[in-house]
Amino acid sequence: MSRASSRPPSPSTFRTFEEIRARRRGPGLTAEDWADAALWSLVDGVDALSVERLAGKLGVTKGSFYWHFKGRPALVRAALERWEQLATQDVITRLDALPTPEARLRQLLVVTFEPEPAGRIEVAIAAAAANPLIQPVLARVSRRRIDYLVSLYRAMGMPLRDARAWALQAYSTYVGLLHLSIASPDTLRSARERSDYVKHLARALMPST
Amino acid sequence: MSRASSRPPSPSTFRTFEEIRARRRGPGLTAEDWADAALWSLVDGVDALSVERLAGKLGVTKGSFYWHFKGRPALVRAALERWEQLATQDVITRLDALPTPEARLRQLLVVTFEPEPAGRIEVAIAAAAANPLIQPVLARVSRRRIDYLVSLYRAMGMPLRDARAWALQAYSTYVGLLHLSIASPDTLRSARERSDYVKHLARALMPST
DNA sequence: TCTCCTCCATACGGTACCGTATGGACATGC
DNA sequence: GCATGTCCATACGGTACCGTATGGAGGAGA
Repeated sequence: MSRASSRPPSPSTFRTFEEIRARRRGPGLTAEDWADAALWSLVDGVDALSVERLAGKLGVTKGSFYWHFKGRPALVRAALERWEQLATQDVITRLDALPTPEARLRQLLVVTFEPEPAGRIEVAIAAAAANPLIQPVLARVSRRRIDYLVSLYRAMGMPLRDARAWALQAYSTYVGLLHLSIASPDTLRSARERSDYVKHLARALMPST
Repeated sequence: MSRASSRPPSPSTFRTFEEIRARRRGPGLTAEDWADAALWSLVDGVDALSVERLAGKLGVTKGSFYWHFKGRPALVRAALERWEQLATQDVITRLDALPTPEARLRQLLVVTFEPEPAGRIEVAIAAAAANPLIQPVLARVSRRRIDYLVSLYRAMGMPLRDARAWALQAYSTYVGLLHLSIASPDTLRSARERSDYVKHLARALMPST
């Protein structure tokens, strides 16, 4: 059924449908192509991810899908695996290239509070937290991120209790802003307004400065 | 088709299925009964709201539903209307009974950061923000809440710019914690841990003290 | 009792899915 | 040229919905 792919390694960012379809001109699709496409489709909600619609968007039929995957749950799992990697390890690895914890935290706040299209995926995943496929992944991602934040605050000389509280607050604020930018895009409509607010947050969430 | 109800006024809190079904022993169901039941079912996602399933939970069939409502979108609208009322005006009215803005903000923070089952509804609604039925309601609710927070911070003597930033931060933090308690219930597992964190937030979000 | 009106059950057609079965196009090795 | 494996199209049965059509039970009024 499945096969060993002999493709160049997958890029470490989100791929659009066009990129996937462009790549298709060559041989056929990869299981990874399907997973990436599925990841994008999670934006509309986990339940809204339809094999046949996805096949349509990729320009093929279900026949392709059921050759690469055992069924729909396997596709969801693959997409979530991909998201987990992009949403945790990839970010952390990039941050660890910076020299000091202060620089990492600052960079994290700036990067993380910039508008990103991937945010919608995150909200959709969170909404399906009750789903047994989602729950463990979401728990791992949240924990991983918070632990990393705690380690940053601790490395800045904060005792564990305070570091935990600040990390939670920083993470909550991030998730909340994500939500807000989706729920009420008008609230932070101008770029200036948004950057003002991000500056405010950087002050409020960086107790050292 | 529809009719003028001659029932006692609806309670201003969320009703469970049992309460609705208990009330049913009497005449038949009300459109409002359906709306309340639908509101609870939004927990599983807006798209997962099924007329036939809901009918089953209420102990009737679709025949009942299509007598009270024109179709599924009308039911979603009715449920959202109910949620909008409960999520904004009802809270604000209760808070306005308190004497000072400080007391209101403090009470709001405490109440709002306590675990509430209605939070799942909120996350589900936010996830469907792209839905044209949801989007305007969600935007109104967010705006209403933030405006109220701004008014509280302003009443505490803060200039508008600062008040806006603090209100946004407070609201983001609230939404984020909501999310977090669903995404990773283990993070704040013990009541002590949770109350410690809420105290931290109360300090961090009440700049006056 | 006869007749409306209210509220709901039942039955039906239509759609969008999932998953399986099967065959076929195309390359590759022999 | 022929067989084999890869990748996908097509066709099918099954399920869960939505919305409509229709009839029927039960009370209210004349």
